[in-house]
Amino acid sequence: MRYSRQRNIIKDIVFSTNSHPNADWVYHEAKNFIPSISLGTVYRNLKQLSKMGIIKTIYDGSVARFDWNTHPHNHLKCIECGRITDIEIEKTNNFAEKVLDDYSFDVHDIEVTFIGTCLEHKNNK
Amino acid sequence: MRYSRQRNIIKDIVFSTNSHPNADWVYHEAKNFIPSISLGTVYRNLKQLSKMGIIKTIYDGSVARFDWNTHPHNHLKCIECGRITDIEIEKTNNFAEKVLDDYSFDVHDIEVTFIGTCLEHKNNK
DNA sequence: GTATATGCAAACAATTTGCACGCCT
DNA sequence: AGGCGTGCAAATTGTTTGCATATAC
Repeated sequence: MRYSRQRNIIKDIVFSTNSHPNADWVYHEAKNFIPSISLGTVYRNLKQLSKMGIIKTIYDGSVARFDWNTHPHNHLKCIECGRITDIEIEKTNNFAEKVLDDYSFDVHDIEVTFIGTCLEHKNNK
Repeated sequence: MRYSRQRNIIKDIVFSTNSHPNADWVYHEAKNFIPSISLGTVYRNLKQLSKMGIIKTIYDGSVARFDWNTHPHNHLKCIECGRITDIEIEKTNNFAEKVLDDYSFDVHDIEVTFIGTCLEHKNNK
């Protein structure tokens, strides 16, 4: 993969936040650095970075979001604000064994999303 | 909610399969019963049935799929064939308690998707 | 120099919506 | 009769792609 300034900036933007941004947000941020950058370029590079395992694509309903954290971890999603927060669940791994035993299914990855209400929005009710 | 033949048929179709169909598949099935039915009607009714808790919407990447099983259960998704299979994980529930304690997050629902390779596709390699 | 990356715009896929008409209640 | 539901087509949204040009190496 050849160097490109736009890809480098896109990567830096994703690495700069914990907010699991979508392509459009990354695009607007990238414009601060390269005003002429196009949305197509952003999509192409996010996909490419994801394919190379440098970032990770997570799906939030029907929109793709991007996460610099490629290590196994899970997410809390607030139905009030839509915010997605990282969460560590130790020992998610013994699930994989159990699933292999019970279903003969080779688990490569587990996506867990907890859907509910975050502290802030519980209090604001 | 007023009765409609199209909604009734759409509901029956979703209830007739374990394959987690998308809107388009439901549309083509529904045409067998009401040839003049429109895709818009299918989308409207799937959404409505989902909102009323009669069926459940699950997201598979960027496409919505529909599940008659509204009880808490999880899914295996094969990266080879894309098939989504139901899976029972007993005691997923103590996650909810733990998350409440550690993150002050009220868990309403947990979506777990195991991504990997199913038996059939392990053998075919 | 050659292949990969870009910007732009058009194409796409999934889904939603406005409108005039039809059918439950 | 009144209003919700429908079919149709156009509109929207998120994403991908073809093409000519620009840039990395």
